[in-house]
Amino acid sequence: MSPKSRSSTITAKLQSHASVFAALGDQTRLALVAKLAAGQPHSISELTKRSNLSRQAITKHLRVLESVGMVHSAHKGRESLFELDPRPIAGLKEYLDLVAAHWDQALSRLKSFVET
Amino acid sequence: MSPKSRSSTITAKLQSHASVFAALGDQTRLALVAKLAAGQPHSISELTKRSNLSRQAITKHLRVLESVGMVHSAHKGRESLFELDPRPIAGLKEYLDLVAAHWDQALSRLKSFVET
DNA sequence: GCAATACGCAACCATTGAGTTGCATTTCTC
DNA sequence: GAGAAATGCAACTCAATGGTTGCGTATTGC
Repeated sequence: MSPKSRSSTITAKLQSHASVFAALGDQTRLALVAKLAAGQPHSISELTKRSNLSRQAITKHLRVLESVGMVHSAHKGRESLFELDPRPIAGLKEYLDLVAAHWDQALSRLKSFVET
Repeated sequence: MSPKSRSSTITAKLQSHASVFAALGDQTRLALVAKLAAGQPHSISELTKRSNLSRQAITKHLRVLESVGMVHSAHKGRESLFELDPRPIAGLKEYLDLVAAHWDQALSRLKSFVET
């Protein structure tokens, strides 16, 4: 890959990635993700327990996570169950890997430059 | 590792990780990180060019990145040079890996449960 | 059928965040 | 040494965010 096209790969999905990062940029939502990572779907009420926040607050956080595709909700009876979707996480890891790889490559270029 | 201690590993560094995620949760800052990933330090003026934002706006974004340790600045003459620090990125990857691994393990437990 | 549970919706408030403008300061450069 | 370049600092606006409360509706369980 040319440096040019690699650079555009990095800068391409800026907008979508930024919103996913932003969704994770909150302690409460990070805790929600951690709970849902256990695999089992949870209702809003269940997720509200132990969180000293109101149910509405938790609901808003869940909607934020849902808006970036990190969770999905399904109604079952009177409760709505939320489940994690790990695909956006994979996208973030991919992005972070690109940046880190870019950085490492820059370092090795610098190293070889210094050594010659 | 017991499920209990794994869970606390996941929830432990919530606060610090959340702020790093939040720092990346902005298109402008994500672009700055991408530029700085090329290895060379850049001054504020350089980073401001091509960004249709004011110099002060860029400065503020750089301070945010600096506050979570993703960049470091050093004064050289009249300009201040910013350089990327990829270590917080490694921390994020680690965290995302934990969540993804937790999820995968939950899925395989479910799978083996269904199959038996 | 009725009380309790689980939610959704809307209004509201306080705080943060992104961005700007204006001005002062330091450092080059000629 | 004077003007330009690069930055720092502070005040300000405006919108988004995190959180609450109140109320209405659907579902459950006895």
